[in-house]
Parts: sequence; structure tokens; C-alpha cells
Amino acid sequence: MDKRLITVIGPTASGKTDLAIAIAKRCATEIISADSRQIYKGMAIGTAAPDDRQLAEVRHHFIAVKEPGDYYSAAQFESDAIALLGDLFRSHDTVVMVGGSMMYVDAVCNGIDDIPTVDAETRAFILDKYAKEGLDRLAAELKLLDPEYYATADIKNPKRVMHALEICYMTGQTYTSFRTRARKQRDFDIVKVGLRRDRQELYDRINRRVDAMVAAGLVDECRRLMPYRDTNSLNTVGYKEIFKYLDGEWTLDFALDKIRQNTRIYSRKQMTWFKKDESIKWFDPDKQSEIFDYLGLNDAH
RNA sequence: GGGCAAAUUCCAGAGUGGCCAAAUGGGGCAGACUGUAAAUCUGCUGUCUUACGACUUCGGUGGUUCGAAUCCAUCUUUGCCCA
Repeated sequence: MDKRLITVIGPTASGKTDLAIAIAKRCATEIISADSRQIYKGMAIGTAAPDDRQLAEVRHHFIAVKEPGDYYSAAQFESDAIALLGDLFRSHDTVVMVGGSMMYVDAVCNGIDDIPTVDAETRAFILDKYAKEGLDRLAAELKLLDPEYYATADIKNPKRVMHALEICYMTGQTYTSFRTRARKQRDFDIVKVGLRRDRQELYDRINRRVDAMVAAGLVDECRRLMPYRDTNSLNTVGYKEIFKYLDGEWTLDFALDKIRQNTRIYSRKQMTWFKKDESIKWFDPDKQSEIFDYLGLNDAH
């Protein structure tokens, strides 16, 4: 029998966690979390990570395994997840992957180019260069070093320009030379189950979840994370707003409103990304039996 | 009761005679996306139109002017001050 990766995706607060657990239990398998923030320790509340009861029900991977200051990326997730899948498929026919980090999901499903990881010195050098010279100068330099990438790059986006330059400086080759953009073949089947809700309903769920987070101790969680507030992992909806409150810059109510708003924006951004993925089969999250039918799980037992 | 100030497009807030459908920010909508992606970035956002462009807006009404969001009169509302 072919090995199968069931991938559950959808915007934040759509109900992915519950569905993934239900599927994993039915298949007696484990869950790979494709979430760029739940992977960090100490951020369970603000990222709506599975709680202890849920974690006890089904074994989850990539939840709370990194320190907030650790460097991690979609590329690393690809190799970590693919390696783990190799192990899991030895004892399971099916594995479930859930997560809202579009790029992480994509890295596992389609692969990501093998571009060298930028070392700390180069990173600091380019960052400093950007601070001193500005985006236009960096873009002009990129035009010289890698005209091919420059022609299609998002030249107004500092992160893109800087990264391309980092690669050029560090390797002495063009960024383009690493970008094969080839789709990797995987030796397992991939089924993508998308959860879609009416926009207003999703917004209501987001609002309720923010209240639940506060009740669960979101503010205290943020206090504990204060030492890491400047790291990328904490540049995250739900945390950056509370930090403003803890700084005395915003009232708590205002910060919570901003969290609700930014979460809505995030959910829309996720949907924009998903829209172009033709391989996703969409479902109403409340109709679990339809999803099980689609996956052929209803008569498994 | 008297005095002063203010009313601008979804919100905040510029604009003080033509260069104004009206800066900027926020919000909203749409989109991009191969290296910390819950990040970062882009476009649109009065109406009609593919576009050129046309048309209706700046509290109400009436004036002045070739021309008004901008000046005058008056009314309404709001804020502040003196009673």
C-alpha cells in the first residue's frame, strides 16, 4: 500500500487542530505540525497550540521544540519533516500534517531549493549595509551582481533584496544559480484537506479565541517571553500587541482589539496563499464525516 | 444669555481662492511570495468608464468671484471660555 500524508490546512482558527487529531486517531498515527510559531517553547497560549490533553491523545511533532531565540526556517523544516516522515512511514501507512504556515507546508509537499544557509557574519554585514546605505543602493548592487534575479525580484522588499545579496556575497555565485525552483518528487502520496469557513463565522471564532487566550494567561505568557521580545519568533500576532501593553503604550483593550484585527488580516493572507493551490480539496470543518468519506476513513473500522 | 473655536471623502487628519476627487496615516479590498513567512512587500480604495475622460463631493442654505473645501452672510451641531 502506498504511504499517504494527509495534510490539513486552512486559516487560523478554522478548526485544524481538532480535525487533525480526529483523523490521526482514526488512522492510529501521529501528527506533524507545520506551524512556524508553535514550534517554539513557551508560546503555547498565544499560538493556540494543542493543549496537554490533545498532545496526550495523539503524538505531535515539532511542537515546542525550539528556544524562542533559535534560528529556524522552512528549509530546515523540510529536511526535518522529510526525515521524520521516513521514520514514521516505516510503522504507519498514514501520517497527518497540520499547520497554517503556508510556506512550511509547501516546503514539505513540493520542496524548496537547496540554498546555503547564510552565516551570521554575512547576515550582520548585509543588515548593517542596509541600515547605512538604504534599500536603493542595495538594489542597485543586486542589479550588478545578479541581473537575472533583479529583473523579476520584488525590489521594494528589503528582506528579498538582502537575502539575495547575502547569497551573492557569501557564495560568490548568483542567487539565481541556486534557484532551480524544481518541484521535488516525494515517495508518498499527498492529500490536502482545506478547511474553509464563512468569513464572519471565522471572525467570530477568532474573537472568541482571543478571549480564551486572555483567560488562559496570555499576558503572563508574554511577561515570561519578554527577554526574547526582539527575536523573530516573537514578531508574531498576539505577542507584539501585548508587549505594547506591557510597555504601557497601549491599554489592554486596545491591544486585544489589535490582536483580533491582525489575526483577521493574517487569516485573509493565508486564504490568498491557499487560493492558488489547486490540489486542495475544500470542506466545511463542521462536516467531519464528509471529510472522512473523502479520505476513505469511514469504513476503515 | 455673551464670547471664541470647529464642522473635510469609512475613521483620524492635512488643505485656507485655480496646480483638489482633495496630502498623509489607519482601516477595508485584492495580490506577491523559495530561507527566522503569524514575517516582509505591492496595488486599489467618491461614482461611471478598458482608458482618455466625464460627473457629483469638503455640515445646511444663500451670496461674492471668470473660478470656492478654501472668502462673506445666515442657520444647524459640537467643543471650550465668561456669565
